[in-house]
Amino acid sequence: MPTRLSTQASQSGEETRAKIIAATLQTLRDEGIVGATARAIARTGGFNQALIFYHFGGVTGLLVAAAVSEGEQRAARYAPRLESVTTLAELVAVARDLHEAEVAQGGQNVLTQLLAGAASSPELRAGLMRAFQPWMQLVEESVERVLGTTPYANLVKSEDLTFAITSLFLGIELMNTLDPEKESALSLFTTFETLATVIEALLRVPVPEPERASPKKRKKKG
Amino acid sequence: MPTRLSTQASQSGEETRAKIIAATLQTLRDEGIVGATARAIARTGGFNQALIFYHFGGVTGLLVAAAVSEGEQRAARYAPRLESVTTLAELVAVARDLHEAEVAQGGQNVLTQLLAGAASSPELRAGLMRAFQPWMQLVEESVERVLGTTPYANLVKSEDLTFAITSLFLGIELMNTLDPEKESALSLFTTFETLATVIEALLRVPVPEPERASPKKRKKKG
DNA sequence: GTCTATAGTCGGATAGAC
DNA sequence: GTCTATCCGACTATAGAC
Repeated sequence: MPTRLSTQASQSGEETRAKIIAATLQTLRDEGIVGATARAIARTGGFNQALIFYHFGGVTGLLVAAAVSEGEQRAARYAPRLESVTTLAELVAVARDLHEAEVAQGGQNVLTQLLAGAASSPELRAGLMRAFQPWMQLVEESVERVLGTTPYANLVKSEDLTFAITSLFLGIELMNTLDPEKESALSLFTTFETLATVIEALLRVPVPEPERASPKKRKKKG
Repeated sequence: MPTRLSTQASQSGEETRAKIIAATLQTLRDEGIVGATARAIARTGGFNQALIFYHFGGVTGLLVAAAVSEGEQRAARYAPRLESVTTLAELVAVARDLHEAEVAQGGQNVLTQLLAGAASSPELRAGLMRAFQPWMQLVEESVERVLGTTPYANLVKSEDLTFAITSLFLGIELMNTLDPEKESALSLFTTFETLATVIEALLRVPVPEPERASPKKRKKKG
């Protein structure tokens, strides 16, 4: 690619794309996928509607670009912390921070809204799969490290656990749209934090063998 | 209410409402919330678009009615089983059946799509809260019974656990839209089933006390 | 690369015939 | 209670001026 000789510096181009994507993410938070139209996005960002079609070909193309951008930002911001996660408690702490960052931005979770929109657009669906993968990879590696410190590594596929944790997080954000004031999600994260240390203690217990389990209840010792 | 004397039997009225609601649920599954327009719903059900406004006042009113109906049907169908749940394994089994029923219907989960739509409609949001409550109540009672069989009843608020389980289920359904062919959800439920019995065995272990926990690792006994 | 203007389509909603 | 016809606003998308 020919690096343009500095006749007028950069003035525009990539900046505009970034501005449009930022407005898209904001609109998704404010209005959800149903309200994320070309006009609404342009209104949010204070630019002309036609720019969306010039730069992204259409609304769906823009939504995919926004998903990729969101995934990259998220990975960049949380990768260092995720990569140092080795315990359940640390993983919960990252999840809580993610949630609080969402709440601080006010409004809906971008990913849940995009996923809902994928139901009516195979193109968006395909784009989301690509956009999502790097992040899922990061989470899976963390999960593998956590699992590795327990005796359950060969009982639980790390893919399954990753899918579960991702689903749980997205489900929490989705449920949170119903009654954000109640702060059920925050309460849940607090409970998880309490539980995490307990669970880690339990995880040091060797894997029980249900089929050979003693039929008699053992009395708990004091 | 004056029971209409049988001049022409019932011929219509409540039946039409039911037909419209059924078409709405089907459209939500097929097209998601973004595609659930008055025209699309009427096309799905093979009736006139104007009926929606006559019977439900508008699309949002119809979506709320559909949510209530879905909630009631679900409660009616699963209440007996949920009410007899006392173990984690049984709870997982119900969740799996719910998921497989969704998959059998093909398409998207109705509730996740409605929740996503709630982002752009306070009226829908309020309606969903009401529609959702009876079902949440049922789940919470099951969770309380399961918790009651463990030593953790006073460590975990049953509301939190109910919120977590509901979020997890909805999150799974939402994630499933991305790549249904991969059947990650089914794989996860299978893992959960394996884990449930193991966890139940672990739950019989008395609550560890992290702050008083012995600094030395105890050697596992055979 | 950005703006204005506009074509063409689709959606919510209602009036009025049946 | 249902249907036809229609208004009107909002949407996607593009052509063409700047």
